Amino acid sequence: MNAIEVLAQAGIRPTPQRLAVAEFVLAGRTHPTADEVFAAVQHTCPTISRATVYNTLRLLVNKGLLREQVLREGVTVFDAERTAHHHFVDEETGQIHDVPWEALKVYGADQLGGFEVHDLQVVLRGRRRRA
Amino acid sequence: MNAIEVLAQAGIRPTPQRLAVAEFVLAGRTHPTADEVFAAVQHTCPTISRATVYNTLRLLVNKGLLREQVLREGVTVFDAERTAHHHFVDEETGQIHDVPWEALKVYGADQLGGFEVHDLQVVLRGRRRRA
DNA sequence: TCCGGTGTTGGACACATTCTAACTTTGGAC
DNA sequence: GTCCAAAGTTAGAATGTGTCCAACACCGGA
Repeated sequence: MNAIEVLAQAGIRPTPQRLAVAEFVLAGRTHPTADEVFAAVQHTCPTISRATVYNTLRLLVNKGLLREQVLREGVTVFDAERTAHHHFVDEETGQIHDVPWEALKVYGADQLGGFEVHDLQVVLRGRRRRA
Repeated sequence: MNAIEVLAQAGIRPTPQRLAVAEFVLAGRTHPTADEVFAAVQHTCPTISRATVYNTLRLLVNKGLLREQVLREGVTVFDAERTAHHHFVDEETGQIHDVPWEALKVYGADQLGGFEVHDLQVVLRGRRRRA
């Protein structure tokens, strides 16, 4: 399914600007910031403005095509992986890696009196070992 | 142990500004942002500058008296609880609550090939039920 | 008392993000 | 095709968080 179809299916009018953003952000396995998206999209759509990138990213988040993650200091990153998973943050490079949901088991979240949990993830920080 | 002793023991010269910051930030069970600390400390120390608040908070973090947490969008919050624990973020109010380490069990983090985990926490998001 | 080091200050700066007001494009209605 | 209103886009201004910097204040020791 290409980007046009994805947007249309979500009820988003597929303008060239939105397509450029969606193609970049839904394709890769990265966790880009809004500014990284802006920089990348300028190659294919040089007149696009920052505001449109922010607007489009928010739109994609609201329609559930993208998730917003608070993982790096000072910036918001976006995650195209929509199924539940955990995150590993490399403390040296700031890079964020997805950790499959099945790789970790969390017990006890349903027994927290007073808290209605909508979302849960394990955030790991450390160093990525060289291969 | 009062704030003067705490700072002295950490090898920090206890100036009035640092005491004001330390007294506020080490006392409460809140997770304040730097700006909230600044606002609060101005009541007891009206001439303090933003720079000193940031400098002092960083100093306290470096000396291990405080932890920096990336939990809210766009801002860094500080946490006086130094032992390992998890966090619950209220999606409506943005308030952050500590979840005791023993309340949740996480398995599998030591079997992640390629990742050397230094720190781990579960981040829960949802709504706090009224009591 | 003088001096060097440490700490503080306020303002300038940098960056991420949102807002605004004007402009462009689109999809009908005629 | 022409017109219009709605939707989308744009550049730049504004806001908010955090850092940097140069000048000043304070303290302890010679």
